[in-house]
Amino acid sequence: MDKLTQKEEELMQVLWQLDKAFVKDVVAELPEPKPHYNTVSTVIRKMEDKGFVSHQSFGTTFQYFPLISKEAYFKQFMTNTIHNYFDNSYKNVVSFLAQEEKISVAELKEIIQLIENK
Amino acid sequence: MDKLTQKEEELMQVLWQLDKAFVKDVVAELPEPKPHYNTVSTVIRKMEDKGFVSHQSFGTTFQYFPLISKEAYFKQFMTNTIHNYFDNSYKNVVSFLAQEEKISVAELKEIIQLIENK
DNA sequence: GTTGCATAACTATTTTTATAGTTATACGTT
DNA sequence: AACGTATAACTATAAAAATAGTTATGCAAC
Repeated sequence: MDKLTQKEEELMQVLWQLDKAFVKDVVAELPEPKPHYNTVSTVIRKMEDKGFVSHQSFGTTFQYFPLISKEAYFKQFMTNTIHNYFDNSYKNVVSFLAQEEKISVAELKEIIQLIENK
Repeated sequence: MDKLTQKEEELMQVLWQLDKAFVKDVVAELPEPKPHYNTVSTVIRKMEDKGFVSHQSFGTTFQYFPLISKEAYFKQFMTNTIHNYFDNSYKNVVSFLAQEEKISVAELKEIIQLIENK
């Protein structure tokens, strides 16, 4: 799988959020200073080349939508990261987060409940 | 904090691994096809500009070392990622990993043990 | 049917990143 | 002291990413 650049990922986040969107919708969601309409259009078409999004034509205008889910992309992303930083051990990652108090024992227990009741 | 580029991060991983290293040591650790010695040298000096590494002179040659720990950089990195992908909820991340069977209930329990016995 | 607007496609420019050739310098060996 | 080697610094080039101007086209309003 190709990787998204910084800007591409930013636009992808908007597409994930809106589910489907015209270029102007994407621009509307972006914070100031907003990039030029054509800039956004170009970047999205690049993503379409890479196979991350597709579009449906409405007359002369295109509505774009993601071909890959946020979860799937995140998973891929995490896989690489975990490989680089934690020698493929997800357990080490979670341990690290716990140690850093990013997640509490209570929350870990909740998650266990969630899994076991499934 | 400045962000590391792809290549910079790759070299940084080597520095983290070796703790301190001459340019040739870094090159030695890289997989084939190895980049040119000067390429590595240039990238490391760029990182020194950005404040990620420093060096100690041994006569005419420099031994480089990280100024930021792998953990600290990862934490920063995760903070951004979690913000983008999970709306700042670390619990959601761990839930996701559990759902994806990247981490097991048994491992989660081990982590709880670890924390509680600390 | 001509004008004006919205839009996709195309093209160009700038900035950033990656790569490595070239040069200058210090040091050891003869 | 001349020569070879290792190295950092400097310079140049190439490749990738970000940005936006320009052009072409379809359609709606007059």
